[in-house]
Amino acid sequence: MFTPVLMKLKRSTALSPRDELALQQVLGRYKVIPARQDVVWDGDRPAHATVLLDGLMCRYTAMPDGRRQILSFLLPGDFCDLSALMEDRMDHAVATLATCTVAAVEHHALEHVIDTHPSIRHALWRETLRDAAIYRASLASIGRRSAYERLAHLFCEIAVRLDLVGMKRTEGYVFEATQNDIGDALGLSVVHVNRMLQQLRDDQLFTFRGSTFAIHDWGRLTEIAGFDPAYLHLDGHSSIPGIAPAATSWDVD
Amino acid sequence: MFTPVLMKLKRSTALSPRDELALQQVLGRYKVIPARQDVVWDGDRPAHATVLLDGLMCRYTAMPDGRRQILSFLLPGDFCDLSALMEDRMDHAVATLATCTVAAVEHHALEHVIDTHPSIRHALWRETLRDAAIYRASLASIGRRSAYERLAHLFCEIAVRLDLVGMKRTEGYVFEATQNDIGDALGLSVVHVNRMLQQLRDDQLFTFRGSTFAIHDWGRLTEIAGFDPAYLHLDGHSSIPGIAPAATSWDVD
DNA sequence: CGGAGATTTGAAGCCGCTCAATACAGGTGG
DNA sequence: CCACCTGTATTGAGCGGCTTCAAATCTCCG
Repeated sequence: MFTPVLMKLKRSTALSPRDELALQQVLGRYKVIPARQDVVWDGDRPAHATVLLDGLMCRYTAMPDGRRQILSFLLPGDFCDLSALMEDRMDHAVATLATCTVAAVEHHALEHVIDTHPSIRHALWRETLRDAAIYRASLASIGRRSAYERLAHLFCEIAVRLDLVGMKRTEGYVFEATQNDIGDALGLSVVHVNRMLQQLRDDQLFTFRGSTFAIHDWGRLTEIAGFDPAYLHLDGHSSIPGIAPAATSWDVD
Repeated sequence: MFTPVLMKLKRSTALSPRDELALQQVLGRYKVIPARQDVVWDGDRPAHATVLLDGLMCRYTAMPDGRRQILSFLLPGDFCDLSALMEDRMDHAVATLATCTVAAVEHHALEHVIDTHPSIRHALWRETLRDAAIYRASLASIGRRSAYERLAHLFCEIAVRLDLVGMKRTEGYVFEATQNDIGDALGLSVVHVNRMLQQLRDDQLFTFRGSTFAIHDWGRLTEIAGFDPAYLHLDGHSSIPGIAPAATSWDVD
């Protein structure tokens, strides 16, 4: 159940069996949350940290007039509100997009683990840094890329991140966001997202349909997207050959 | 010389005199760097951290075809490359926009201070979180706001951040970015930035001219921008009365 | 079978871009 | 001290990417 979290943390930081055990203990129990529901609110002062184990969530900010900006998608293994451990209040909200399984960790428990396990602290700090790197990548995308390119880039990123936690299926990747959600993430209207997705499909780059997508031409897709996975800092321990996440079907374990 | 750094860190975390001393010692010497020069490169593995003491810098990513996205502006007191302490390589570059004064800290020295001074570690972690919060705010701006609103928001943010480190002058704020830079930060063309700046001036909101700006109507500006400074987490110790950084000589009609 | 949400399609319009030229400012050398 | 030069700001005109509005089709599920 907690494998995605461990897989992800261990990629950036070597964890001893003792560290792993401490994490598993503190993660403890998990629960299921229905789709389309807020998990953390803007202005909140959470008393516990939430980790996504399965499903899809997003960080977002809502503007007074109803406009919504999705700041990032959260995949299995991601922390929803790690920042609240250090900062007083949340400055954005987090919501489920699909049915999700999450674990909660009381702040005081997590703080204790952090104080007694330096490598866990290191790993969590790196998590927050990786979040920032993802924001930077989105910023570059929204700021300087066309709608077509933005979509290409988003799907590259999601593919690599899903691979990272072993969530790739032979048929493709599960990504239960609506075209509306994607628009809100990329600063586009639903209508235009729809048209560009069709074009990407026609161009044989990838097909997104019914909350799953399959990539057809990884090389050309990354080129169009200007996708360089360096910002995801995959080079921890294990090896991702060059850029391609697809190519082989590396099964985990 | 190091006051901006201390001012900023102390706002988020209480530092003992011992902590302050340790920081001052490790910051040590400083130097001046001319404008428009790269300080940290994309792909770099810096051996030291750089702190901006005076001037203006930016983080940016350059796309293969020459497009540039400025990810954030760095003001006095900001760290250029704190993330490199934990992560192997930089995934973006940092450059000066104006003549800058910087201090450099060897990584091993900084790591030692971090290990022996928990509150400094805390303060630095919070710094990286604040960076992330600024990215999120930009993301919302670029993704969902009009050019006019984006400019309003940017100048709100810069004003507050400059206030925070005591860099406000009676005539206004020094902000030595060109309209081109601003365009690259907001995902706009120079031409359009120029036109919108004129409109903001005509609307009596603020005037940006010759690398300085003055805000004329803070209330209306924040409203148009949808600016809520919560994401800057100002509520550490000292006081910024409500929202207004200004409240000075500026005539509101 | 009906209904709600998601996707798709069409048409019209605007925000912001590109191209291009002019005005302006600061710094340099003669 | 002025002529020059380079980078920045400004203005105009035309165009296109993406939006908005609106309606039809599709999909899933109770």
